[in-house]
This record gives sequence, structure tokens and C-alpha cells, in this order.
Amino acid sequence: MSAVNSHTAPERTPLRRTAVLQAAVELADRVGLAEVSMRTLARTLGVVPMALYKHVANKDELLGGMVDAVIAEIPPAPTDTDWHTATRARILDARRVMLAHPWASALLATRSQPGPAALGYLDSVIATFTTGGFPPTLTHQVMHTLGSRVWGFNLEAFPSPPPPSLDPAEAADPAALAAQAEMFRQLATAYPHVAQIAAAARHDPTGIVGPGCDDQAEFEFGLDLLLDGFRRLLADARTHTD
Amino acid sequence: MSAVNSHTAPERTPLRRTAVLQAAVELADRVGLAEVSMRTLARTLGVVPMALYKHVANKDELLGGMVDAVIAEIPPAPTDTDWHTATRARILDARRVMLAHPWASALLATRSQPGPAALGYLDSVIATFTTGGFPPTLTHQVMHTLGSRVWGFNLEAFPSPPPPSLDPAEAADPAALAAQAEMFRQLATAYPHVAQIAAAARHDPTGIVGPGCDDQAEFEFGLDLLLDGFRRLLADARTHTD
DNA sequence: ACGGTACGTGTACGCTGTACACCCGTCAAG
DNA sequence: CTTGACGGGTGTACAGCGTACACGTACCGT
Repeated sequence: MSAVNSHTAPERTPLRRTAVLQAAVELADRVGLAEVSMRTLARTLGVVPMALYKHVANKDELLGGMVDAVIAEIPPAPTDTDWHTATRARILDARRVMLAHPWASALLATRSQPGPAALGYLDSVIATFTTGGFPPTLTHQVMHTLGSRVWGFNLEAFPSPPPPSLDPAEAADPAALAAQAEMFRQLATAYPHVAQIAAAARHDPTGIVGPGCDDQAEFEFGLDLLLDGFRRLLADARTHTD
Repeated sequence: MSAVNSHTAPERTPLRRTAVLQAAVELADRVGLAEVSMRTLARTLGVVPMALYKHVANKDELLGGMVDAVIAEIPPAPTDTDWHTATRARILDARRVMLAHPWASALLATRSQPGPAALGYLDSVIATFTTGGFPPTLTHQVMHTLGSRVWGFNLEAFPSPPPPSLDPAEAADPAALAAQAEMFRQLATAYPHVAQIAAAARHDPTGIVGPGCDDQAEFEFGLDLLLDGFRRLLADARTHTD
């Protein structure tokens, strides 16, 4: 369609759409994803809400574009090492990007169709495996096993415990503190094993990505466990084909 | 507070709240989570929307109650086996429950505070590990590594590929089919490794839980990879403390 | 008989996404 | 130079959402 009209524009949605997306990402970074509405976004762009619909089909597409814009920030893959260290470094790169946009992981988890940046990233991760010697079906299994971890975050089993009340007014109230401590004690007796595990963990609060406790050391722990498993599987596959 | 008033009621929210929650779960099962609003839910209960607020604080609490109600369906833990087979069976039980309520996994992924059923389930899973000989800190790491897999689902790296157009009107249109095939070919050339991996996979469409391709065999593959890793870690921990 | 308590009702408000009609600047073709 | 299509911003309007607030009403222990 309209193939006759060919003088300059080689692609549609040439420039303006990316501006909208970038503004949306910055807005979400600043005020949180929940505060990103067509109206607030339009306001930050100095434009009327309906103007956005000339660049994105609807809000869902806007959100999809936002996650893809974030994914596009992931640096390219290193090429001068083996699959193990390359994949590990790449995923930790992805994690850094996700940490920079705390809303992105939760949003990505809800998306149903990957954008071009996402596909490109996945393609390069898969390429690292296959050129590293993984047969296609094993690569497929391995990608599924990685799951959300390819994106640098891990969907946690149990989300963040009730945050210790950052509200200073409440924090100053000793009665509220006592009530909170009592609540804690009750929880500990009702769920003793959870309490024991929680006590065994001192989380680094700066490493949170998305909702849930998921600090850097734990992420790398799980990642390395998987990568080691993959290495074993690769070795098995090789001896079986010998 | 109100500790003097103690004659019959040992707990608040005695009966009616669970009816609301159950109706919400059934409604979501029938028409999908997106169609569950305070108004539609009230309509199915033959009641005015505001009546619900006598039983749940707000919609967020309603959603939390819904996921907890689903989690409560997970059968109790087997007690007559070792940690490995017990955990494996339990998680597959959880998966069955999640498969029965396709909206639940996505909703659970967005929750920030676990309900009592969730805590109880996690407590029992943790108990299986610790009584199986896992030291507390290792149990903690292991739980994090399991991540969403304790709930029987895996947040996938790349969500479901564009569903092959179930719409019969479109399916009958040969032009649309051709266009779709062309789109597919373009994707395959743009992302060759993704295409290769996708071709290596023939997914069982009946095993989907949540959004994304995640069939039973792949889930068990990843789960077993992790459980095997845990077994090795446990052995290491034992030899180190010897 | 009475007062509190638990529950359902009705109205109303502000917010959301977005359909539809309109208007204006730019630019290629007549 | 005129013209007309077209990309992009505008203004109005609507249905649906969560929910605050005030009001009924039926029960139940005193």
C-alpha cells in the first residue's frame, strides 16, 4: 500500500513516536507507573491527551513501547568470551537496566507480545547459546528455564514483607511501634519456618528490583546455579552425541 | 483493643467475606479477570456495588483475597517422603491449582503482600526443606531461587507468540493468511535464532498457565534442574560442616 | 421496648481511556 | 499560484471505573 509514494521516508512512525515513548519512560521513572495516564503524559508534553493517539494506538501499545524502550537500553552482547561468561555478563547488564527503571520488570511481566528490542535481545542471547554449542532443543529448554531471569529479575516466591513503616509520623508513635512488633510476633508464631528464614536473611535494600526482595547476591546465586546446570546439560548432550 | 468483648467470635470477618471472594473467583474463572469490577461482581451477587465494601476494604484487597482463596486450594503437603519428592509433588499440586484458574498466576505476580493461605503454604514448603536437612540460610537461598516456581508457574522470558488467529472469519480469509505468513517470514529473517528455537518447540497448548508458553514438560524440566542443584548444594553444606 | 451493630442502598464525584468531528500547517501536483 | 491531501494538534463528549458519604433497615442482647 502506498508503495508509489517513495521519496524520503523509508519507515513509518519516523521520529515523533519515540519522543512520546521516551517522555513516558521518564515520567514513570519520576512519579511511578501508576501515575502515568494519557492525560498526565500529555500534560508533561504540553499537549492535549488525544494528540497521543496520533503516535500510539492506545494505552496498551504505549505501555508495550515503554518496556521495549527500556529493553533497548541493554548494552550489546560481548563477543570475545565463552557462552557462560558472556551470558552471565549480559544478564547482569540487563539487570542494571531494569534496576534503573523499577517499574519496568512488573510491566514486562504483564506484557503478552514482545517488541522489536525484546526480540533482538532474545535473539542475541539465544545466539550466544547456540554458537556456544547448545543444540536447538536444549537451547529452547534453557531459555524457558531462565524465564524472567534473562531480563535480570526474578519473580519472587513471596513479595516484600510489609515495609517497616517509613512514615515518620507513625514511626515516632511508640504505640504504633509496639502494635507492629506485636503483629510481628504473632506472625512469627503462626508461621515459624517463614520467620526463621526471614531472620536468616539480611537483605540489601538498595538492590530491590520490582516488588519483592531480590538483592544482587541472591540473584547471582540463582543465576549461577542455573548456568552451572546448563553447563552440565551441555556436557551430557555432547557425550551422548559422541 | 476490645479484648473485653470475648464471648463467641474468635475472629473477625466471619463468613460473608469468603462468599464475596468465592464469587469473585468464580466470576474471574468464567469471564476473565479483566471483567471483574466491583460493579460486575456486585451484579452477580444481586447486590449494589457499595455493599461489597462492607466485606473488603477496596478492590486491591479483593484481588488479594482472590489469590489467597486460590492458594488455599493447594492440597496439604505429603509427609511420608524425603524433601525432594515431597517438594516436587507439592509444587506440581500448586501448578494444577494455578492451571485451574488461569488468571491467578498473573495476579499473584503483581501482589505485594501475601495472605494467610500464601504464608501457610510457604511455611510448609520451607518446613519440608529444613526438616530435610537444609540449614536456614541455604533454605532461604533455595526459596529465592525457586521464585515463582513454588507457585507452579514460571514467568517466561518471552510471552506467547502471536496466537494463530482463532477468529474463524479471519482464518477463512486467504489474503489475511498470506499476510500472516509473510509477517512470519519477515520475523524469521529478522530474528533467525528466535525462529530456530521456536521451531524446535512444539508446545502442548493445553498446558498453558498464565500468559506465555510454559507447558508441563518444560516446567518439570526446569524444576528438576533446580531440585538437582539443591541436592548438590545440600551435599556440599553437609560435607563442609563435617 | 430499646439501642447498637451489621449489612444493604442511593447518590455523587473525580478520574480513566478513547470515539468523533474539527482545524491548521506543510508540501507535491495541477 | 492555486489546490487539495495529509500529518498532527484540538475540543467535546461518553461510558465505565473505584469509592466517599449519608441514609435506611433488620436483627439481637440487654
